[in-house]
Amino acid sequence: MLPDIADIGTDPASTRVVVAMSGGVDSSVVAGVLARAGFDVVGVTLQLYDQGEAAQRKGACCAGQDIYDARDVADRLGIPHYVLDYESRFREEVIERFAQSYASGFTPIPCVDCNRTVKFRDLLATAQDLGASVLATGHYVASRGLPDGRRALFRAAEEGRDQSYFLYATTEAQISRLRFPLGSMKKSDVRALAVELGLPIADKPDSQDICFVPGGDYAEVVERLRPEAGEAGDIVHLDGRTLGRHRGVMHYTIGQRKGLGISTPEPLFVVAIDAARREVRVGPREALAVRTIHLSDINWLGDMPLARACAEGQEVHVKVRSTRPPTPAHLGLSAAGAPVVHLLLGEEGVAPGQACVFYDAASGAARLLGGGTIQRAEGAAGGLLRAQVA
RNA sequence: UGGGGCGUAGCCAAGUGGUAAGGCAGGGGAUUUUGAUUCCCCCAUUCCCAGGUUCGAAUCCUGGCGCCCCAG
Repeated sequence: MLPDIADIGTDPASTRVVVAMSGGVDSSVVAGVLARAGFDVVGVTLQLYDQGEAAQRKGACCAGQDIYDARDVADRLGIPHYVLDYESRFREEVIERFAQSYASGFTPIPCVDCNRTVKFRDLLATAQDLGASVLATGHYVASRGLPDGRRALFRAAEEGRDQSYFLYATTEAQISRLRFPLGSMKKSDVRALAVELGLPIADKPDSQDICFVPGGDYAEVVERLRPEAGEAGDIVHLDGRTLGRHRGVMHYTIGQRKGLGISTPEPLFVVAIDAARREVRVGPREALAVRTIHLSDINWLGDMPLARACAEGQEVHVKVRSTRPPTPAHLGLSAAGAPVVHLLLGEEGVAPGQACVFYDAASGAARLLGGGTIQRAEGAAGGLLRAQVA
């Protein structure tokens, strides 16, 4: 399968495309194939955080060595390359929010915040300033035109690599000016292309973990910004017993089993986090079951208006985490008239702060219909937790 | 200091003469562009201590020590 670049422009030579280059294999290949096809490619790399800390680390992006890698690739391709200092806005929009979220007992997804602000708002605007018609990235997601002329995003061909979950907050206006050439490709083919293009980073490891947390110790970052998130508190069972102490709410998320340090006949899972009381509540696995999810900050990409989709109970398939297949659900309205998602089969480990992402199908190249930030989740009968407390 | 019970890993616990189950906790790895989950591996040369019986003892015997309960 080849990169999907057919709909970027009919006259490559006069079509300027900005490619967001992280220094990794994927975005490098995007730049490479576009340059080879004759487009007027401008490579841009964002410097997002202190490069000192992450300079030598494999698998990070957007700092230190990765910036040099991006520059090497651009040189190799013979395209202009700019490094933009986005450190301060990344700190405000992504890192600060990340810490604030944990301090509030939520579990943030920094990648979503980064995409919706730094990348697809700010960088996209910069791309326009540079005279580019579109911004291309190495994300594994498919972008295609709809019959009515709009564009929409679809899950990537290689399901295991699909990144649509992290892109749910991308607006229709942004989508119209974004291109994701790798959505139909397999990673192995991308790497082969990297070799074919003679790119120096062809065998660079995939990135993982949070990019601005080099050692994987995100708690250290949170505690530096929000010391209260690291204050110890009680671990309380749903039945009311206080079972132990925890090291700060930032160390926990809903559904977490490890790290509680409490020995009981059956494993315990974190079922709630009360940041105001510094309390981590735990219970049996059954207490993790969720049927209804309340969302905020919904980005809706469906065809009919969101209000109507909710009123009509539109059927969707949703992902509550990036690594699980979409599960059947339908939209609805809460008693207060706010949008909610009703899961047909239920899910476990649904943490406030995480994303609930909508699709129009369970598998295949399902279309992304948007999503929202999880604010609250209710159990099967809505009264499951209460019953176990009593 | 009469009677009864118990002492096995950090916690719980099986094992009553044949060479130390299991769960929880903990550690390591795999998976993962968030946090988790999940999966795999590791985790008592030794059964409160000291003697004894036996080819062989966590298991039987004797004596200590320590806990618990009931009676005083």
